[in-house]
Amino acid sequence: MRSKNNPSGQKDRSDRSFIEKARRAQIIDAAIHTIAEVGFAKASLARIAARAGVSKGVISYHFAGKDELVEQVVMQVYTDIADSVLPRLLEQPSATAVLRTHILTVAEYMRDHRAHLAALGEVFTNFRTADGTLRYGITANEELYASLENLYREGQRTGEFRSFDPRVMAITQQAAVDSMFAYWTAHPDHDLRAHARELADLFERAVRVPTPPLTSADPPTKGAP
Amino acid sequence: MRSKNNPSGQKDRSDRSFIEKARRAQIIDAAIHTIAEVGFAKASLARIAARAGVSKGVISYHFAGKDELVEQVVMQVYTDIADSVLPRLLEQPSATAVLRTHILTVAEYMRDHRAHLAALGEVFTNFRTADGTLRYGITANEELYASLENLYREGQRTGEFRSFDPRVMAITQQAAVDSMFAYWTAHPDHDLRAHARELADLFERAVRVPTPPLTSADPPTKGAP
Amino acid sequence: MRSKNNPSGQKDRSDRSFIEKARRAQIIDAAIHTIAEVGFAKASLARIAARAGVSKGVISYHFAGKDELVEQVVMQVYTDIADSVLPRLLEQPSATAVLRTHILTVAEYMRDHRAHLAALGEVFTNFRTADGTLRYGITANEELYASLENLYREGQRTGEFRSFDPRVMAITQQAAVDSMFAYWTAHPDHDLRAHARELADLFERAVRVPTPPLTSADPPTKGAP
Amino acid sequence: MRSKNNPSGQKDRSDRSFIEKARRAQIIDAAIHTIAEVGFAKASLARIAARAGVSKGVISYHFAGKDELVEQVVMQVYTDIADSVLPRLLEQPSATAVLRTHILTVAEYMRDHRAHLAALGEVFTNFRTADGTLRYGITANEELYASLENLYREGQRTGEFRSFDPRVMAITQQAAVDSMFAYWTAHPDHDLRAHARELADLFERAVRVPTPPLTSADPPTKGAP
DNA sequence: AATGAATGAGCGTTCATTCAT
DNA sequence: GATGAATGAACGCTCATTCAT
Repeated sequence: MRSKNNPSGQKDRSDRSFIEKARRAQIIDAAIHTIAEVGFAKASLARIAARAGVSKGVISYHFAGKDELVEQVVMQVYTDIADSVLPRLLEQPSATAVLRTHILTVAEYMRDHRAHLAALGEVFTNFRTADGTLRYGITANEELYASLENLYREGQRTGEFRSFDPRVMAITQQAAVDSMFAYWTAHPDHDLRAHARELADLFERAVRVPTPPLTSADPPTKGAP
Repeated sequence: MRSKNNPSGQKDRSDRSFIEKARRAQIIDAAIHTIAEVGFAKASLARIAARAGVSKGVISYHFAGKDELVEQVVMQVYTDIADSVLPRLLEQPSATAVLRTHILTVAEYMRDHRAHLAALGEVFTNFRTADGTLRYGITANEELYASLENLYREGQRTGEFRSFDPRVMAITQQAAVDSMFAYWTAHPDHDLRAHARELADLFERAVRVPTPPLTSADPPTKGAP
Repeated sequence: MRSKNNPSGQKDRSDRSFIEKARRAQIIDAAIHTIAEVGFAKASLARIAARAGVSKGVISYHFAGKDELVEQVVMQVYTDIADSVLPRLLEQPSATAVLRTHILTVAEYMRDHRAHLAALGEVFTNFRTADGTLRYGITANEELYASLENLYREGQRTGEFRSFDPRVMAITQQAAVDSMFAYWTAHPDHDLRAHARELADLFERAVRVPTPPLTSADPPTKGAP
Repeated sequence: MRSKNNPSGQKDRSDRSFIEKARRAQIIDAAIHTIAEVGFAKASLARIAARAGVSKGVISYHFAGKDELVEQVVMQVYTDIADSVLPRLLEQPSATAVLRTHILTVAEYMRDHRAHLAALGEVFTNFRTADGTLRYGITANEELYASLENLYREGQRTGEFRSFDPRVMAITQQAAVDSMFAYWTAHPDHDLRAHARELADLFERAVRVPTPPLTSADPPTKGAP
C-alpha cells in the first residue's frame, strides 16, 4: 500500500521518521496526562486515544502494545527530568550545594510538570509484567540511588559529610522528595518552595559533620562514655 | 457448642457472630495476601476467593461489595499496626526516645507483617471511589501526621528539638519509613534493622538542637543557658 | 426437636397444618406486596423473605421452589377476587344488571386491593415456565372468558342483547377493566368510580338491542319482529 | 461503493453512517425478536448477540448500554407503527371512519409485525429505570390517548358522537386493540380480521348518537331531557 | 421448623488486541 | 498511515437453590 505512492518502492526514511515521531510524541503526551488524571488502572487505550484525538487503533499501529507505550512514557519523563535537573547540579561547587540544589531543583520541576511526575508515580506503582511483578517499582530508582550515593561518598571523602550509610540516605532523600510531591498534589495550596527549603535544611543537618566540642569541660551529651 | 447451654433452642448471638467473624477474617486475610502478591488491580474477587478456598459468591454474601472488603482490609491492618506500635511509644521518657522507638518499632512490624503493609500501600495508591478520586491516598495519613506533629511540638516546647516545620518533618519521617519498607520488599536481604537505626540517627540529627558554641562572644539563641 | 416434647414421636397433624398454613399465608402475602411494589423481575426470594421478616431458607422450606410460591400467589388472589365479586353477581335480575355490576364491583375490589391486582398482572405477564413460555398469560383468562360468554349468550337468548361475537366481547370487557386498573395505578387521582360507570354505559350501549325504528319507511334490519 | 466517487480518498460520512446504521438496525431487529420470543427478562445481551450472529461485545460497541438498545427498540417500533397507520387515517372522511380504520389498520399491522408488537408490550411492562419505576408503562400511551381524545372530541363537536368521557373511551379502545393482539398471539388461529370488525362495530355503537325516539309514545330511557 | 452459609450460573460492562479496508 | 469494527476474556455482582446444623 504505502509503496504505491513511492515508485522506487523505498520510503524516505527521515520523512517517515518525522511523522512517526510526531505521532508517537503526541500519543505519549496524551498517555501521560491521562494516567496523571484518572490513574493507571483507568487509563485505557480508548481514553488515551480520545485525549490524543485519534482512533484507538492508531496506538496499536505505532506501538507494539500498551506495554511499549507505557515504557515510552517512563523514558520520556525520565529524559525530561534529567534534562531539567542535571545541568544545574553540575555547576555546584560542593557536595552540600549539590544536595540542596537537587532538592530545590526537583521541587521546581514538580511545580511545572505536575502531570509528568504523577504519571511516573502511577506507572511505577502499578505497571506489572505478565508474571505479575512490578515492571518498575523501587528498583527503577537504582540508577538514581547510585548517583546520590556517589554524591554522599564524595562529601564524606572531602570531610563535608559525617559517616553514614549512603544507600539509606539516598533512599530517604528520594522518598522525602517524592512525598513532598504527593503532599503538594493532594494539597495544592501547600507551599512547595518552603517545603523544599525545609527538606534541604533537614538533610544538610542530617549529613553534616557535627560541630566538635571545643573544650574538655563540655563533654558531649550523647553517645559519650 | 455454646447452644447446649442455651435451653431456649435459639442460636445465640455470639455464636452466629463467631462464625460470621471467622469467615470475614478469613476472607480479609486472603484479600490482604492477594493484594500484596498480585497488586490491587489484579486482586479480583475470583482470585481472593480462590485463595480463601471458597466460591466467589461467598464474598458477596459476607460483604456488601468489593469496596467494603477493601475498607475492612484497611481497617484491619490499621488496627493491627496500632496495637503493635502504640503501646511501645507510650512508655518512652522523651520526645527523642519516642522518635527513635517509632522508627524501630515500625521496622519490626514490617519484618513480621510484610503482606499487611504491602497490601495497605496498594490500597492507598489504587483504591478509588466511583468519582475517580483516591479513596485513601496521602490524605489518609492525616491522623498520623497530626500525631507526629504533636510529638515534634512537644519536643520543641521542652527544648529537645530545634525549630523546624513539624508538618514537613512528619511527612518526611513517614516517607522515610515507607521507603525503607519498599526497599526491603524489593531487596529481601537488605538489613532492615540497620536501615532503621540509620534512619533513627538521621532524624535525631535532623531535629536536635545543634551543640551550642561555647564562647561568650557567640551567645546561644535558643534553649539556653 | 419438637418431638422431644412429644413422647409419642408423632407430629400432631392439625398443629403442623395450622402453623404451616399461617407461614405460607404470611409468605404469600409478602410475595404479593413485593411483586406489586418492585415488579416480578426484582422480586427475589431474598426480598420477599426480608419483607416477611423470615430468613430466605424458610421459603424453600415451605414451598417447593419459587415457582410454587408464585402459583400460590395467583391462586390466593384469584380466590380473593372470586369471593368478593361472585356473590354480588348472583343476585342480579338481568344480564344487563350483571354486566354493570361486574364492572362496578371489580372497580371496587381494585380500590381496596391494589397490590393484589398489581401482583397478579406482574405474574401474568412475566412468569414463565422452564421452556420459556408464559405460565399464565392471556390464556389464564379462559375461565373468565367462558363465564362472560355465558352471560352474553343468556342476554342474547332473552333478547336483552343484540347479536355479536361473545368471545370478542368478553376479551374486550376484561381488557377494558384491566386498563381501568392500570390507568388508575399510574394516575392515583383518577376517578375510578366514574371510570367504571363510563365503562358500564359503554358496554351497555355496545351490547343492547338498538332502538328499533318506528316508521315503515325504515324497516328494521336486525332483531325485528 | 460511494467512495468510488470520492476522489479525496476519505471515507465519507454517509458511508460510515451506513455501516453503523446497518449494524444498529440488525442488532435492534435481533433484540425485537429475542424479546418477543423469550420475554424481556430473559432477553440478555448474550442471547440477543447470539441471534444477531455477533459477539456480545459488539452490542456494547454500538450502543451505550442495554438501556439505549431497548430505547431504540421502542423508537423503532413506534416509528414503524406510525408509518403504517397514520397515512391511512388521514384520508378518512369522518370521525366514525377514522375510528373504524384505526382499529382495522392496527389489526393489519399486527398480522404482519407480530414480533414488533410483542416486544413493545414486553418492554412497556418490564423495562424499569434504576430507581425501580417503569421506564414506559401506561403513561407512555399518553400521546396516543391525546390523539384519540381529539378524534372523539371532533366527533362530538360535529354531532357524530354522543356525549361521553373521551379519556375513558381512549383508554378502552386502546386496551381493546391490545387485548385483540394478545389473544391472537395466544391463539394464532383466531380470526384477527373478524375480531377487528367486531371491535369496530362495538365502538361504533358505543359512541354513536342513539337513534332518537320518534314519538312521545316511546320515551327515551336514558339521559333525555 | 428454621437458619445462615455456600454455591455456581448468568448478568451487563470494560478493555487490549486484531484485522479488513 | 489510519480507521472503525469486532472479539473474547475477565470483571463485580445477583440470585435461586442446596445443605448441615
